[in-house]
Amino acid sequence: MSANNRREGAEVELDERKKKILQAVIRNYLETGEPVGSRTISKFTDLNLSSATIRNEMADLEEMGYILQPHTSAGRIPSDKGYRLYVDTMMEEKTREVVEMKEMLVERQDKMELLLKQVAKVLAQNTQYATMVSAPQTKRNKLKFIQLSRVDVHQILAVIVIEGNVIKNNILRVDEEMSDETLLKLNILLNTTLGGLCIDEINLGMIAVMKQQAGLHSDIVSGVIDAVAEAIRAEEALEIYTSGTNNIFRYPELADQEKASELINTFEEKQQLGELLQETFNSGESTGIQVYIGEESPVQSMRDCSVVTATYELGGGMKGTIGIVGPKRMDYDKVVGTLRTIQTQLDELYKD
Amino acid sequence: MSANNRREGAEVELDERKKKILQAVIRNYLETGEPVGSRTISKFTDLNLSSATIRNEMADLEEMGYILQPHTSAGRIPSDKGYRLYVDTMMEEKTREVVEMKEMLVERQDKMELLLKQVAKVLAQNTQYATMVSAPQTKRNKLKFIQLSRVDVHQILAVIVIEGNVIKNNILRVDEEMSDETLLKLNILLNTTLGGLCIDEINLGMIAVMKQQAGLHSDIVSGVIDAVAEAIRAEEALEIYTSGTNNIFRYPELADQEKASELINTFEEKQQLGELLQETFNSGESTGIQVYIGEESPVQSMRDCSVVTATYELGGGMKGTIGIVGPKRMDYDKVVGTLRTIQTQLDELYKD
DNA sequence: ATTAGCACTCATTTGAGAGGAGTGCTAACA
DNA sequence: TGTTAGCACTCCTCTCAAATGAGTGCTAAT
Repeated sequence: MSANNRREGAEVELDERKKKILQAVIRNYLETGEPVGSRTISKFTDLNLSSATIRNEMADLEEMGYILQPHTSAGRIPSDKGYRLYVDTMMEEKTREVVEMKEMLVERQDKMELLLKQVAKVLAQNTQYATMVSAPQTKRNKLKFIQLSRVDVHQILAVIVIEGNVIKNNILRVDEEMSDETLLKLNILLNTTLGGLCIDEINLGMIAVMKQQAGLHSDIVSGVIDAVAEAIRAEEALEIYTSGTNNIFRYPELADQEKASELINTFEEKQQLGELLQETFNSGESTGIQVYIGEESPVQSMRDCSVVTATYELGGGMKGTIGIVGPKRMDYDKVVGTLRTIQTQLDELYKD
Repeated sequence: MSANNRREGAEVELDERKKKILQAVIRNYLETGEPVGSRTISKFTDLNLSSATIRNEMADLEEMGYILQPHTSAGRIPSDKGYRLYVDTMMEEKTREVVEMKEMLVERQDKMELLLKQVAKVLAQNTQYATMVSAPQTKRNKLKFIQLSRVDVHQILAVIVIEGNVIKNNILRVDEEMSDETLLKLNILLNTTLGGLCIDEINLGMIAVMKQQAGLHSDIVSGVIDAVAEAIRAEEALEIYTSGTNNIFRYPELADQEKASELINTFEEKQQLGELLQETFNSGESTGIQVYIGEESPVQSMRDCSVVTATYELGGGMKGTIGIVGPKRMDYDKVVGTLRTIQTQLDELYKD
């Protein structure tokens, strides 16, 4: 099965020279966005090979699927497979540049929302790509405090504070009035039973137990308990902040009307972005930075894009995801470096 | 000063025939987006005039600034002034079409946010333009209820409920512990003093009075009072929901890269949209629907657009603004009709 | 194994020419 | 005096062919 013949297409491994050439093709294409020809490579590398030799090697690389030709008599551009190899094995993070640009200042904000908007914006400005940031998820956070209070005869306000000072509100409508005493008891009951638990630990069993303990007034009270439980579990529609969407116009391969329109729409609807970020989030790798090249991303409208995602942490178990969307020929080195920088920056900003 | 000579340019009023011709030019241009020529008008109208006559009239209209020629040997297109006249005096709302499309269903939602997103989306789908909806403003609403509660030793949660069930939260940090009793007193004090007042009625005088009444514990307590006051007044960054931004690609005059990019950016940043909607909001005219044509809009990136805005009301004095952005040759009749429809729909949905 | 040389391919640019829509003006008409 | 037919003119747009040039694949020589 294994092909010993060097001329045969299905080479198992790339020899050193081919790697260098592939790397040169990609580097060059990342910079210029133009198909790169054999002559360019011949001069660009330190291999001291003539363009003809390069041409032979490039023909091999094409056969192996690492690069491709938009048309005869054009240079080569990297294929998804080529990019993948580059990202996996040839990338050198540009720490210098990133440091130099570390004036990328994110300030600690009272309101989470402002912070995340700022992160999205700063990243977009620095990278010149489109960015998105998901708000931290609270499912695995602990319940800190619950408070029911009467707003008027038929309305009860439920405030739920979650670790990390995330607050959920809900106004519950009750048909029958509830005495101050009942309300107080209910408050205590809710806090003692549920306080300190993770959001996703709260289950039907506990609710049943609480209802039993509340006893007598079952009708109204149990209604309220149900409502509170629902309010707690209510999956808040994954909040996502975007910035620099219009950066896609910088890259001709994304800027034509149809593609741009689809992308813009994806960024406005946000729902698909949510799924993508969620995927990264669930993938577990905590410090991991993930790269989706072209079709690898589950989002249709991004088939000509690459997406680099990273998780961040704000202390107190508040974790969220960041994504950067650009053309496939994005500057992976820089983007990864930038994401690393912001990760540590956020980490330091909130370690207390 | 007044020119009696009919040949002179600065006509004071348009005679009936000119109006009809102008209207025909605009109608036609709205439909086709192509410059319209004299021959077309000659057939299109019931005036029974030859194209030559129409040409003369059109030359006059051009001289008066109602229409213009993209270049010699092209037909005419409406100028901003022309559109303005049309919108002010010649428009016929398309109630039929709007009714037919009244399946434009907006459902009552628990969360305001969902409702407004839905409104934006439905409008965008129906009109095929870009839409924006601002959340109702609470400045002039009354304070319904304030509740302070201790989250832990150094943190106090302030919940503020405003008429219309808008809720604001704030976590206040206190250096020194506060007794349950103090907290209770403070709650009562805040509610009796501020309850029922409009947000923008609350002033420094009241705060001073409260501090005095709170007496003794002045240090911590007055800090908390300040914080609460600030939380109440904190201008929430005018929330705006957009939809159908990518509709701009339907209109070639907006779809070129530079313009599209600017527009997209404006819609993403939202801040300028806020100013625009605010302007409408402040202009007072409550049922009023306002039209900004081209340069009339204060937003630079919309110089080739028209914007139609309307205020809506959700009951309980909750008022906000809706905006629809399209090309200057937008279907004003339909847009205005649609906005009217949604106004009444929202009104009915929330009258209780 | 490498390279020089050459024929060939094919996207892109350029310019000329044809076509056509629409105008402005003039002169004739009712 | 207002309206109209007729005509020359303008200028955008489309098409087509030719020129350009970047880059290739193949062959033969080193």
